[in-house]
Amino acid sequence: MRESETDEIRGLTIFADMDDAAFARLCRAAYVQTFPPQVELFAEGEPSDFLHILVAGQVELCAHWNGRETIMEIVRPVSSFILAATIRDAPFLMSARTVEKSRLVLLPSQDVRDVFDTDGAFARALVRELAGCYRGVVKSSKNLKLRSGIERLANYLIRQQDLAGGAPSFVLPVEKRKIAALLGMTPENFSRALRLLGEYGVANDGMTITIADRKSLVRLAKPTRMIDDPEV
Amino acid sequence: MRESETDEIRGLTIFADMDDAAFARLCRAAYVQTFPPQVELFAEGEPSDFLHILVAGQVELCAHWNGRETIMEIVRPVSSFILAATIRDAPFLMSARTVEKSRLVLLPSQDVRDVFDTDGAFARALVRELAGCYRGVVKSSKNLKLRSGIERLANYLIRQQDLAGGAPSFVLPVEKRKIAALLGMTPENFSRALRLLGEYGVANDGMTITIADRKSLVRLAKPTRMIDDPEV
DNA sequence: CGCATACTTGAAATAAGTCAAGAAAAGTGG
DNA sequence: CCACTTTTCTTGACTTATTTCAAGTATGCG
Repeated sequence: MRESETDEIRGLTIFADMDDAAFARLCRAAYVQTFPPQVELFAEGEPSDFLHILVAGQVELCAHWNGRETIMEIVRPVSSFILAATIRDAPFLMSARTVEKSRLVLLPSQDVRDVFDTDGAFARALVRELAGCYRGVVKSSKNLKLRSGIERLANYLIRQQDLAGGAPSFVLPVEKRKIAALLGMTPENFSRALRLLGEYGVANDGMTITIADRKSLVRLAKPTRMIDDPEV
Repeated sequence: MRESETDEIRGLTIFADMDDAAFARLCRAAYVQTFPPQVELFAEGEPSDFLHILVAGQVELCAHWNGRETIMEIVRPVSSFILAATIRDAPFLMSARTVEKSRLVLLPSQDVRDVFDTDGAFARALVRELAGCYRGVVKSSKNLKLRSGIERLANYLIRQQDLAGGAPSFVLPVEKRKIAALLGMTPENFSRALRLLGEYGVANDGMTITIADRKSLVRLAKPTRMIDDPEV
């Protein structure tokens, strides 16, 4: 990996405070690769030989059972994913597929575990990151168990509006069918739910959503820090 | 905490390989407490001042939103819980309540973080444990999104039979209503689903389940390592 | 024994999924 | 750039799954 490439990930919170030498050790056998859209990076059940870091593009993590498929998470840059599998040297619980053209840094899992043992700052950052991931899944699970489809959608839209800077109109980051799968609903059900949100001031033109009356939408969605705040 | 008490948790995987001095440091300000059944140990949103370890009894972790409640996990001894909140020094995402009379060891979160920084073996064990927790929630989330209620119940029963040693008859570890909440269904729906499983050789007398035809049940449940194996 | 609570069952309502078809959008190749 | 293909999105009609409400039964506890 060249220096221009290592720079792209040096700023990541998991590397921020670590020693230069330890970082260099991590990068030694790392490599960068660009993938076209719709490419499977790895599948559920395979050994987790590399910690993946998404530098550019978009990746979906999905899961399968009995012929059914669902999307567990959509990863956006710059962030690492499948950290837990790397740490436990366990098979992937999810498959990963590029949504668009994406650039990834791959760090050998063995190196990650080795450097964890030698660099305290990295160990601290890594366990913090993993704890954050854990809490993310717990929140997503609460979202699924405590809310109906339309409530999940309403909260999703509020979150996306915030991520997009808060303007009334914003563009959805991925296909609707993928958002539907992420929220645990069918595309048809998603489409109908979106139409029902018209009652709450949500308009929808292609991939563009306009929230005319955010207060009304919030009254329905009832977002809470304990589910919807990524900082908590 | 007395020595007889520290012995109860010394064998836990997260403490197994650590230094005696570091373990002593952890136990210095720790204390043991016994709680009656149905006591709330802490609530969602409170600061996580202690890492909790369940030594005896049973504890449920639940979550609330908009007047609804669900059970996220039922903790059985001996295991730690809410590790992620401790590590991030963040508020609890779940509430905890004793199901039966329970004995807990409470380790000050600050001490856990401090010892993490000084004892490499503890750091390693802790990050491994947390990664295991993460994977547990991912599996539970896959279970919820990919399976119907009756499929979740069928897999739950198979798992419980294994935990109970594999005999055809075994006793459910908690009230049915709690299992229902854990599986993301209503008590009524749970009751009906259990009756439907009669078609697959499952009989039900009070809290005792008898699986007459495990093969038939497995054909329905289709358990998979990537969801149902706690070792993976 | 009597009370409170959990469990079960039925009937009805609601939520969500399936199937099918048309409209819109995106991608392909000449 | 345009026809053509493919895929996504939407909508309607219908089926299935799940929840809710209500009542009765069983169970456990003081």
